[in-house]
Amino acid sequence: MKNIREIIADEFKKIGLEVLPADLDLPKNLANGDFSIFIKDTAVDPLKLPLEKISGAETQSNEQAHEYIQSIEVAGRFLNIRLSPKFFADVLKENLASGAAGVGFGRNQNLAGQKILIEYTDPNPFKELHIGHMMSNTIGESLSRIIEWNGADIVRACYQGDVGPHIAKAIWGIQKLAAERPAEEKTLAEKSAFIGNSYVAGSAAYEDDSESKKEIDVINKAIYEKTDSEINDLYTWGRKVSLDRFEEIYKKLGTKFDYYFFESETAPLGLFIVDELLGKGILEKSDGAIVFKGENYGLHTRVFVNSQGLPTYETKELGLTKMKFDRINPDQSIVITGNEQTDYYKVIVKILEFYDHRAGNRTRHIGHGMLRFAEGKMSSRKGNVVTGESLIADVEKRVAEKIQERDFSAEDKATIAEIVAIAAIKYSILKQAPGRDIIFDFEKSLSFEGDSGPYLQYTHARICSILRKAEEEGIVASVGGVIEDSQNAPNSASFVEEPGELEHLLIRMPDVVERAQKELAPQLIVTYVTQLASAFNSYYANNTILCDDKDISAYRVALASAVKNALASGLYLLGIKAPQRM
RNA sequence: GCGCCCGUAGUGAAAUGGAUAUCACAUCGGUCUUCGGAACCGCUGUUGUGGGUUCGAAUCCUGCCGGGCGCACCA
Repeated sequence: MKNIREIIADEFKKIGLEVLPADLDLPKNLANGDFSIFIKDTAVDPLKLPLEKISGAETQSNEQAHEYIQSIEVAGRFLNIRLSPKFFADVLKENLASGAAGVGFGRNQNLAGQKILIEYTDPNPFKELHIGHMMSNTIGESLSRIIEWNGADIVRACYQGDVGPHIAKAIWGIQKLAAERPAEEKTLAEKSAFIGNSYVAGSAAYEDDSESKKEIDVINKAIYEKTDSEINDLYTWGRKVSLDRFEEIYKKLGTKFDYYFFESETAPLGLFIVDELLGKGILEKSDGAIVFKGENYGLHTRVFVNSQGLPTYETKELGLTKMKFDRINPDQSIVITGNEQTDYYKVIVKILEFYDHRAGNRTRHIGHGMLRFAEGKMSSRKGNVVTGESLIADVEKRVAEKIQERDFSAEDKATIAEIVAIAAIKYSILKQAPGRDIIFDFEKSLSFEGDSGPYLQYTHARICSILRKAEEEGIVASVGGVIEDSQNAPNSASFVEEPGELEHLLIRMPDVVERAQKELAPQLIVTYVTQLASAFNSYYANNTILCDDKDISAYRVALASAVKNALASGLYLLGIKAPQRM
């Protein structure tokens, strides 16, 4: 089916009004039609436009009536366009034919042929994955899926700090707390929690006790030089435990990375680049360090190699970028991190423009907000962080309480608790623009009611239940509820029921998917899907879907099925699973 | 001090420069013999503040007030 925006724009062109497909607005209020145009050109009098030539509304015969444009109203300088029953029927048919299990409604091919690399989550081995990483993961995964649905090939990457002072602190802690170390047969969760605690202990000791600080500095050097076999063994063990544990969590969250990058690989490459940039005079020596004087460009000065000759994160970033472009060569490279790194990335992009113009132009940073608690700021060094897994576990517990009376097996209950908990968490992250902070209140932020992930899942499960019953009763979904009215209006059609709010909302999904990609805005999907679910629940309360009239029932089943597909598609784009039962 | 970001009902949020600023929670009231009540219906209540640009501003510019983040050897 041709894009409806282009169809409408073409029709307006025929009557001499230049309209770009993108000029068509989706009115906030459905009462103002399916699309609207504001006539900016004051030389054009909307009342004098021969609109009837498009809609055929005022001609004697309906020969000229457009198959998809029902009517065009003039309201001030707005033109409000209503689409025809045939259009709604065709979109419903398209929806019902969309991908496997109904997931795929709203996809387009706008970015076909493009390869887009997206780096997110980025936790560090030897530290626990905390809520900040979950935010990055949730936003990154959702954006990945949204971009994929606009036709691009997505390459998911995760960058992890497997070298640096934090590891020396953790290893120092592991040695001191050796008595508490879980046996090898214990779970990864227990072992990684132990390593996390060791890091907290080491980090505290580093700040509070000068003797411990010296010991940790020695360990740090030993890690770099690989001179101590005991430390080497602890490093290998701890790195593997952390990475394996992260993998378990990614699986739970629904992310599968294509590439993993490590600081241990990027540092040497970065140093090589620093040398080159130093030779070109882009970087310079200052107080024994190698720096970039960002002030010349309205940016900050950043250190690339410290006065001890060790590479900083900046240098590693240059190495990382080179690896990304050498190995993957993306058309666009997106990095998602916390907002606090926004200025830092401006410096990196500026340097990339000097080093590799292509990489500089194609690299884009997206900052996400912080999760703040009413109680105060969290810090992984102090150990007052909420880890990703403890948050998931707490929410799962609450879901489990809610479903304990249900007639599900223990195994099903556990699965449901997990997917509902993750839905609640992800929804609360994605419902707002990515850059904004979330003031997190455990009781309030993770609602299961209204405006929430579980509300969407519930609506989906409820429709699935209706569809199961429809199947038992032998009711087959049919948009054939649309009767071609060949006698009175050859190009028209009439519904068994007039298209209502649900139909009007359903046809917007492709637009929402497109805009969410252009603006990198998952919250647009959230708002849309919530509105759709709400409209369905309202419809459900007022209409019996499995009713006595065969034609009406068949149509309502088709409509419910289409809503289910749209919900499942929207939830997929948010990285949330859509259960059949819950 | 300099730079960047933010300020929308009691609370948390949404809104491509467009129409009567939307949604949820909370409050108060109602629905409940049919398909799943994690539901539905109704009530109350909002663009920090002063200017400016525009036919039109929550949105763009600007002064002030309030908050967050960043500003050389952490990542």
